Amino acid sequence: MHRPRSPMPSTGEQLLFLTDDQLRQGIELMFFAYRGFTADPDRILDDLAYGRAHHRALHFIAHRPGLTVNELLEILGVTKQSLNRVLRQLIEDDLVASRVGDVDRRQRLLSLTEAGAALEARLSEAQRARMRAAYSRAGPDAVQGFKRVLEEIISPQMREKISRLEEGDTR
Amino acid sequence: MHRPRSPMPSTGEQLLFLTDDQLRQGIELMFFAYRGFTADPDRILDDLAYGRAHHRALHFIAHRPGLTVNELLEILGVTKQSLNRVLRQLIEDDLVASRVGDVDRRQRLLSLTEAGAALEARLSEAQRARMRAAYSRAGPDAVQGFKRVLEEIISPQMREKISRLEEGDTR
DNA sequence: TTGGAAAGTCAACAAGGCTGACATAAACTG
DNA sequence: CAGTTTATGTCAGCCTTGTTGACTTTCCAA
Repeated sequence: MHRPRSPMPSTGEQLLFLTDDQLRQGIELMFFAYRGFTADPDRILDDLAYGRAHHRALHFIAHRPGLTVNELLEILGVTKQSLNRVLRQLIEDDLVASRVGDVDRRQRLLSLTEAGAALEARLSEAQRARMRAAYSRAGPDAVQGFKRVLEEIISPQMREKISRLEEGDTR
Repeated sequence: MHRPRSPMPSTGEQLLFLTDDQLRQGIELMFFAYRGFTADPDRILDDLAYGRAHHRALHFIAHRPGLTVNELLEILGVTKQSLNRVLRQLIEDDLVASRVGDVDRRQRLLSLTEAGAALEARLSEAQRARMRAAYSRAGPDAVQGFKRVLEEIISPQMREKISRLEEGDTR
């Protein structure tokens, strides 16, 4: 079913989704959704001695085993001192393994231990469950739009950094 | 155009957007996008003596003038002690006005002063600019999907709370 | 062999969460 | 009217997670 082209001027009706009110709605949705997004893993972490920072580290180590401390630093966007505190705990608790780099022996290559993988899976599954439910209620087309807009919100420099890491580019 | 049924089990091909890998992509997008989402106002706040917590308070007071401390508490999902610290600064600095409720004189009705509205507008515009750019690059259909999925991610109790406040329902 | 990069560590600090305890005023209720 | 509940504010102390600055150790590469 095709609607006839609008009689409004070109900057009119098609751009109603760009009004300040529409933008404000999106902003508030981001705020509330991010809270929901982190709520389930946060509840699990509360019982253990860990916080959201530990979850983030576990998450990215899980899916990029062998990444260096520096790469993780760039992904997380925190200082090495801040990450170090979290990482030290995870290594002490035998959730993360740190081995000397084989090409560059200054580097530390991070990976999860069995226990680390188990905790990560538990946290991840809690988070995925909510996303899975949201995705299936919203449907594939909505999900595509969701991802499209999120990608556009990310800073270009960050997007570059991400794709560099995904390609395994070791510049 | 009908493709013949996939040789996969019935839950197969239509649900590819629900695979763990697709979900993980969405999760990482949420993480990176949220950072982009807050980056611009954060930069402005850095120069002033304020943080993200002040921005959030200003934002919700701006668009719901006359809301009570309790309502703001529920929206933000923090303790009154935490909010109070932020609110006290904003009131001292004459960015937020607090007047005694007319119906219930125990309540404090919050609103922005001229200076508060000016700062809020500055922060808000920085954030909207990024959202506006993302929206226009992604297009209206993507934006609709974006909002749809975000709504689904929010916890039902939170959704209820929000719509109660939007209706001005004073239960 | 030496300069510099990568990594780790220590110290000090700040923002912004939290809990618990308590005070005050106003509203509600029996 | 007395007693209770509600809304708000405040004090004190704690935790997590971020920051900067200074310094050391390791070790690659010119």
